[in-house]
Amino acid sequence: MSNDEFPTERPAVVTCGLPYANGDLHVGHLRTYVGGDAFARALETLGQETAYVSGSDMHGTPVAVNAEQEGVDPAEFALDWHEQYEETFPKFNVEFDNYGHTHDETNTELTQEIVRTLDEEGYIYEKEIQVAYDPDADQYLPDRYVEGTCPYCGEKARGDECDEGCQRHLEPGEVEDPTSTITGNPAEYRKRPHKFFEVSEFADYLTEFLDGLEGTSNARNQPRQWIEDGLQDWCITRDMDWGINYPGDEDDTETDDDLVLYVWVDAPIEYIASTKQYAERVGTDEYDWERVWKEDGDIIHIIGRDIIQHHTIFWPAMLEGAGYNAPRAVAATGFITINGKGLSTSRNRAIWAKEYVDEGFHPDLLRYYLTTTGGLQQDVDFSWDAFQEKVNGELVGTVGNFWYRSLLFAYRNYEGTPEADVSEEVRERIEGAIGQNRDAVNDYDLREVGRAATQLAQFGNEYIQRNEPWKLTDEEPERAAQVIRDCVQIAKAVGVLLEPIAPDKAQNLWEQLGEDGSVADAHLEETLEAPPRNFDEPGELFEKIEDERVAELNEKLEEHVAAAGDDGKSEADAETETDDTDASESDDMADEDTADLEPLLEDRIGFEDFQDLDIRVGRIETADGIEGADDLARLEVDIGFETRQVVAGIKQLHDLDELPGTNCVLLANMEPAELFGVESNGMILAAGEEADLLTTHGDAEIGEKIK
RNA sequence: AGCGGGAUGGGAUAGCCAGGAGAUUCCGGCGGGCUCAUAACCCGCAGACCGGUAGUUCAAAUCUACCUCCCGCUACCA
Repeated sequence: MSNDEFPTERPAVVTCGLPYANGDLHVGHLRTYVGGDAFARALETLGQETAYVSGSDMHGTPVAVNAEQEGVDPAEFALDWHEQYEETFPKFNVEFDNYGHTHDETNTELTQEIVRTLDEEGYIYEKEIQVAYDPDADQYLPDRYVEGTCPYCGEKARGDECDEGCQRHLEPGEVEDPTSTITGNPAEYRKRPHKFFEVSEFADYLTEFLDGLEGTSNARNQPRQWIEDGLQDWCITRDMDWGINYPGDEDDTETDDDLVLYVWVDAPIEYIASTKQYAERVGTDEYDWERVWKEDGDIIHIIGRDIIQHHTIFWPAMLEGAGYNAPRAVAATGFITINGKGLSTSRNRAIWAKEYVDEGFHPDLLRYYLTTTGGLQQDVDFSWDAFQEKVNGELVGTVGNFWYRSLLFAYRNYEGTPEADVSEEVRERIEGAIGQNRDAVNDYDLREVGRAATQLAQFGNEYIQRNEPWKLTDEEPERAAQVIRDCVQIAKAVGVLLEPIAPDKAQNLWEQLGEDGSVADAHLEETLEAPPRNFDEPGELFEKIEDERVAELNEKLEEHVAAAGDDGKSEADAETETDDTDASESDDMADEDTADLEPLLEDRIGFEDFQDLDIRVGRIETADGIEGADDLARLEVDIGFETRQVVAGIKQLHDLDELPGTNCVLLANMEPAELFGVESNGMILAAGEEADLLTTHGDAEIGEKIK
């Protein structure tokens, strides 16, 4: 690793965390991919040789589970999403040099090769561990196929992490009281040999690695804590079919013995595989992937902050162990909030990629918003109001206006670039912007990259105002030509500097100036070279967003958040997990009538299943809100035999004072759960989003069973 | 509860990591200018005791400790 400034003499690769092939892309994803794209473009503008790669993450249990639910093959399921992503990114001018996926041949081979190397180097050992097994389904239960109790905090947890409690990553076999998510039955633990990667061996190496790591500070600091707490060896195999086979285990025909690599092993290797695919396509003379990954290239990872651990602990350890080059930088982006509240796919509180495209907005507007609204590491709020303000104020008012007035003036009076030299003042100002841009790139600061451009445009506006060329054309034509010459140069410079963020708009300007080729290929020095002598009449490059439009958009957003409500899903997992239903929800979110109602379930259940539900008439004795929770109330409900404490999400929807004395309907044999530290022993039935409380019509006795 | 981020003029933000003239930019407000330009653009004014307390220091928004309050992720499923 080296701390030479960009541009370096070496090839660089910029990668983005792989999107998990399991759901629609939204503005939160886009932030990372636009960020990576803009950064890669900015490096190229500096003159840095750069490849920008990523790919879809196809493996893992969520894909397997969701594919199974839909009754399709996991490969088919994941590939569908993969293709959708491939089509979506270009719509946002996110142009990967290569976009592959983890299930392709390149990645499969490379993954096995790297694991084999790690094995040969002695970093992998086999150990028997207890693996959850479902006797009914006759299969082992990796990761999210199993639920249970967290051994550290006692909360309910998934097989791979304590998602509700302490957030710890759980290794296979750690979860207590395992139950199968396939059948719901208790699972048993069986001994199985699994492979472990000796991450613990790399503690010293990783500490040193982090000292030199560039990027955002959270990526550097967060893992230090983990290292201090002591690194655990990492179980890198799983008992399932879907995934890349453990090397040497390929020919296994016995279904019982399927051992595939854990998804987090092959996922980052896709960075290398994708780079390799790119190099093979353009020729290794053009781009030497092996130099980048095995020798001295500059490797830059752009990721979401939720996967810092994988990129600063597991991944560099794997690279080091397998004899590969270490990353130079890990830049972890913050999250996106919507109107100040957390983005939630399950509640449809999101701006979907497709939705933005359908609204007909130019991609560069969103790119500008996402890259310049907050620092890379900061969480950024998205609202249509702020979007409008930024577009109208900065892009239309400052940049677009300056471009248009300069070129139009130049066209009308000189039919292009006036014949004069750029003034000393303007030359220096542009050089200042170049420096600002270079520093910004070296700080991984995209917002500052944007500011270098917009502030230069602002200077242009000041400059033209101050010199009033419209007053000079008659009296001092030479002076007027000089001023406009300067403005045209500034306009061009702004275009080159803005290209990483608004590539399409910059290209439009480029063409208006009569330049050949692509502005994307222009380096910073171009900012000081004269545009062609003649160009045509320019047009306006940015349009204002009207207030009515914003009002409409706000309304739509509110509607679809309300339509999704809280009901649609019970396992409301964030981001990628259970997005299968979200996909359809977002498609018809604007529909009227029955769109608001949950569709009827196709599956019928038998009477016996119904008998399993012990539903009782109860009477609410007390009701009070739970502090810190928006909706939850703690109720005490008399069900004849006893009084149960129940937590219900009805706090805001009912006047709690009126509830005591009311009859209610309670599912008595519901598994107890703890919500906000309060135990809930049963479940109150209520209808819909408004949680309209179910009660009895007549004089049913307290404790009577509902049949 | 765990982890992370934040608290700076009316709103939104920069600065803090490498302490030093009472502090950035954008929006908004007020006043003025210009008319080449998408009622754009330019200039000026008002407005902040930089969350609280205690330290370190000649000097703190910037470092340390404690506190309060926000926000995000996961749980507000019932």
